[in-house]
Amino acid sequence: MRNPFSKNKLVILYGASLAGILLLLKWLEFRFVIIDHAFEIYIGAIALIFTCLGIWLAVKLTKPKTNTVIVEKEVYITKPAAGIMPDEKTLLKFGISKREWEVLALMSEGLSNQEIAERLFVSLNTIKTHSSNLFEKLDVKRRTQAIEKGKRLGILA
Amino acid sequence: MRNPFSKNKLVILYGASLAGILLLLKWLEFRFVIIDHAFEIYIGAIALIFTCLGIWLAVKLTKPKTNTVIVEKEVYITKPAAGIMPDEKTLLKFGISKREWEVLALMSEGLSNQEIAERLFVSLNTIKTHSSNLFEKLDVKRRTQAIEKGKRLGILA
DNA sequence: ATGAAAATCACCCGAAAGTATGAGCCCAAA
DNA sequence: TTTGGGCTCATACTTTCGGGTGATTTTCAT
Repeated sequence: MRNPFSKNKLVILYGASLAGILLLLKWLEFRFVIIDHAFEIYIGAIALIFTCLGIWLAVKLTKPKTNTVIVEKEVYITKPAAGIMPDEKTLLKFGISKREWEVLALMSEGLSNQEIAERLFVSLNTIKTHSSNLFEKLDVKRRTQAIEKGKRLGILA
Repeated sequence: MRNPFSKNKLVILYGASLAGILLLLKWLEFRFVIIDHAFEIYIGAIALIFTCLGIWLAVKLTKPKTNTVIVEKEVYITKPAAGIMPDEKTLLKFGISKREWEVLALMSEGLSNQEIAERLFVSLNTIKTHSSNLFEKLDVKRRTQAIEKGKRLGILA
């Protein structure tokens, strides 16, 4: 991904929690060791805690899960063209960033801001910011105008 | 979700494994209890095992979310046909009226509903009605989708 | 390492878009 | 003449867009 650090953070956090919990439990050991069956309770607690920890870890690490449920019928294809390549020069000329172009591209496919946000794994507000900046750079007022201009400029399929 | 049973199965399985592992560990307890620091190792093992268990559980429970079903049908290839003339057949097929097509065409140029209304000398509400009907006929939810579909269908330049 | 650009997110608010429903007018076909 | 479709318009309501502002975090090049 583009943020190896956040993963490291998770690992570090995991290690820290592990150490912390072990310490806590070690401490608890001296307090409840006198209770009958304390050992079993102890083990159970650890099992529970670490099971939860595992679940949490898994969820965190597999977050960018692609839940693609596509159910559609008629598909219309205009051209086999693999026109995913934007016109670099034009993008530079207008100062349009990669992310902004991605947003524009998804806009041109008719997605709402919310849908674009989900597609790109960012928040709705972020998409709004990107689109605002994009509109300013393209000197347009609406997404439909942006799409129209984008096509004319050759930065959209 | 739609399969509460498989979840119950998993829960039961989880409980069973938990019990089993506890038994195993209890048994191991008698074997290695003599070793120094056996307790810490013991705890560590449990932590590790249950962390893995948690991860496994989480993965199992969240896995059946990615079912990709792609169904493609009829493929329409639009002709670079010139112009202003809409594809009559397609319009008929979708039951799109002349007025609705005009609205769609102006939409695709990036005009707002208000601007379209002024251009066609009708009220804003009329344009809204037209566009709503149009969206229903095209089976879309937004003007951007309508534009996109219109182009694919060859009823837009 | 440090500073600029990019990317991220939040909150507010007004404008535009879209939905739902009902209604009147005109015209052509049944 | 009745009926249906297209066109017009309205009111009321919800949702989405877009502008403005400010902030933090990443990224990247110097």
